Amino acid sequence: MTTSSRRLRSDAVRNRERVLAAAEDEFAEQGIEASVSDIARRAGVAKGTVFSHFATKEDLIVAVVANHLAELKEVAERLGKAPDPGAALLEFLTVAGDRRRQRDLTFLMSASADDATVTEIRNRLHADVTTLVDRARAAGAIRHDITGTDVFLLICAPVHVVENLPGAPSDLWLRYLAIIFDGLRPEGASPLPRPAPDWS
Amino acid sequence: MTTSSRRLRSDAVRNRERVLAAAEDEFAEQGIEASVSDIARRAGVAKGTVFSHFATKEDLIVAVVANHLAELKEVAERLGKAPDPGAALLEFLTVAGDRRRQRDLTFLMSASADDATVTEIRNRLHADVTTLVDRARAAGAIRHDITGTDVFLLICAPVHVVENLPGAPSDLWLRYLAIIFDGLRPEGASPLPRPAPDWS
Amino acid sequence: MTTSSRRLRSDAVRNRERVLAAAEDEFAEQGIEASVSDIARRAGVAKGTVFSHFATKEDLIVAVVANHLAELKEVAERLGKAPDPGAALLEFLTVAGDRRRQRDLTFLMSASADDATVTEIRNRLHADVTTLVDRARAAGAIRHDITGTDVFLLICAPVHVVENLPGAPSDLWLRYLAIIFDGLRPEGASPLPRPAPDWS
Amino acid sequence: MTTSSRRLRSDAVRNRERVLAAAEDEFAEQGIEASVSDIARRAGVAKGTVFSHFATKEDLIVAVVANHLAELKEVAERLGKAPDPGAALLEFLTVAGDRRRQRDLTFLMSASADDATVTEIRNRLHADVTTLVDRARAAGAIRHDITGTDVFLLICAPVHVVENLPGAPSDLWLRYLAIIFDGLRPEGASPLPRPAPDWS
DNA sequence: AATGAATGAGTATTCATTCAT
DNA sequence: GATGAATGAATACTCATTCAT
Repeated sequence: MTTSSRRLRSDAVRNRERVLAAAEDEFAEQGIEASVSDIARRAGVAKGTVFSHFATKEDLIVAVVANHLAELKEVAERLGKAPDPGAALLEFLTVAGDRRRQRDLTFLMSASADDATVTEIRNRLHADVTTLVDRARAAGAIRHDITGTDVFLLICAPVHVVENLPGAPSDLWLRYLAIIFDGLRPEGASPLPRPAPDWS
Repeated sequence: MTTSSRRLRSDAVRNRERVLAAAEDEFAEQGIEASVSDIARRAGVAKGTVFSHFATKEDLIVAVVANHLAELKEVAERLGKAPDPGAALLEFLTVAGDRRRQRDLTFLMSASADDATVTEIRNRLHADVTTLVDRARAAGAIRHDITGTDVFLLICAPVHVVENLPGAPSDLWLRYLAIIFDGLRPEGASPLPRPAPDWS
Repeated sequence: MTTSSRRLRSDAVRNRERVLAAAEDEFAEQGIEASVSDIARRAGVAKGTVFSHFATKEDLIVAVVANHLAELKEVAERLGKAPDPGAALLEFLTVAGDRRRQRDLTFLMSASADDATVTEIRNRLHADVTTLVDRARAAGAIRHDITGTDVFLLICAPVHVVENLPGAPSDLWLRYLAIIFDGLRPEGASPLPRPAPDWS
Repeated sequence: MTTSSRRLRSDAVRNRERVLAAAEDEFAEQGIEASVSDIARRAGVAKGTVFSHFATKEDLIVAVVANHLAELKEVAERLGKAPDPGAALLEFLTVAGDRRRQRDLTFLMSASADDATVTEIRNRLHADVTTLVDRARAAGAIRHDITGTDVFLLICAPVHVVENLPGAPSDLWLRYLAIIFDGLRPEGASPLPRPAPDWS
């Protein structure tokens, strides 16, 4: 019994993960209109199984987003201990941008913005990014008036820029990361017209 | 006869414009999934009337997008003759960003990207932006390796940034425009890792 | 006034006929689902004009059918005086079949079966066909137990047969007219299992 | 498990058949414009259920037609082994005519003519009819120049004839079958003006 | 009498969600 | 827990008909 229930449980966990992975792929390819049927087919399970793990499509979206943010948080956490703070910040933005480029899931954010789980992991990511920024600022790598929230908000910008150019080389976004990062540097910084926003 | 046919036509034109305006609002609020029924209700006409002016939902999207791009093009054209090229470029980005902030219709772009009308007006806008950028570069207001296409792609970035922060002050985006514009300035420019993209 | 009202009236008559002709063509090509808009376009008039002549689509169908039957009636009437009654009957079936082949409007019959005008012209056609049959019978060209109603009902059969063979030669139906007409001949006639129907 | 999945499947099969039967009835009564909603209501299922069994209305039409042709093919096949070839052919035409009389689905044929399944079953039916005809011809029951294709095309003619007489006795069509069959007999056959068509 | 813009009921089809097995 | 058949609300689009001009 214990053995068989373990079996069942581990099978279930496996299915859950398959569904999550399939959902990520499907959403990235089809956008938010990706259908639960297609996700189930891609995961190799029945439609009902998807709903037994995620009560609604929105719950599934939340899980995908949380997953995504958690991965990013790990990266930020690790880089928070790197020796060169300026290089660490740039690397974080590079890794985050690359993930974003591989799978655009931003449209899922708004659908999951109100969820408690997502909010919590977002806050934890924000905290780690703030650490990266504080260290970079202290090291003189970025201007003094840039906050963690600023950088947190800027994460997706470089990739978003190139999405308006269909057929662009896949790494073109690095050009815009460089431009934007230059805007964060202390050299030649002009005063900013609005104060940094609060993170509430 | 002339009078009455003019009357008729002007009423029809009025309805057409009401539908267009309602579509803009509805798309901005609901995204691309805004239904034609809702648009019709908002415009105060019957569903059939929408289709008598725009044969398909896609045609309606194209009209909305073309409208928007045309307005932007007019702004760019006008600023192309302004005395201070650097200030003109910044003002263009300010005006364009503000429009974008009031109504986010970017998701309509991809749905209408293949349309001939949209492509043409996009190309004309691109040409005018390129003029602005060329003049700003010649005046030393921006770095030498920035092209019109670069700026064209960057137009929406500052507003996109703040969309990840619900409840942000409505003009917070100006902060990020300043940061990004600083990245375009010649002072303290670091070499860009990728060449500027072609506009095809 | 008299002159101008005459003008108007004759223009109206002309429009009416254009609409009728366009409706015949359009129905023959598209079937009963042919739209009033398409008929109007084909006639070169506005949709409203069609409805000012024929209050409903059904009225238009009735007019087309009545027209068709009237033409057929004229043929039958003329052949009722021909010298060779057997040849006259065969010729009637040939002419009628040919019309039917050029424009299949049978599907309109059921939509107009209850109409008084159609019923009347149908009855008149039936009477003329009966004359043709009576004379042919008297001349020994067809079997004694065949009635006018029998032949009236058989008119469309030969063409209907070939409609199940797409790509058939356009005159293949004559083969089946010959076969069916052979069935009407006195030679080798077997007794018929059911009495001839009444025409009510 | 086996039992429960069988149960499930058998319920589904039952629904599928209900839908098919309802579609047959509804199409026979309303013509090809019969709506899927009405079919669903008649079958006692929800609209979505119809589409879960038949992805499109056309698929449903194909299934109805294929069903019908398959039934007819079985009859032809069985009669191909009957002792009296002439009587067998007449019986086939009688059975086929009777089915046709009960439900006129000919208009569905053209809507499904391009379908591979329908084409195949049609060809098989054609082959069986050809066998019937060949045997009848060899037995001297029909004229030598009549082919299987001729008879295949003539199947619906007798019933079609009486459809122009609303309120006709339900077996009146047998009269016209007798007449047409007489036309196929060797006695008093006149030469046919066109060659028999190919079956391609 | 002619016009054509407006109407709104009707059509096929999709899809998240439920539930009996 | 897994299945997939059934559901029905929602969507884009069509078209006969009306009516102000």
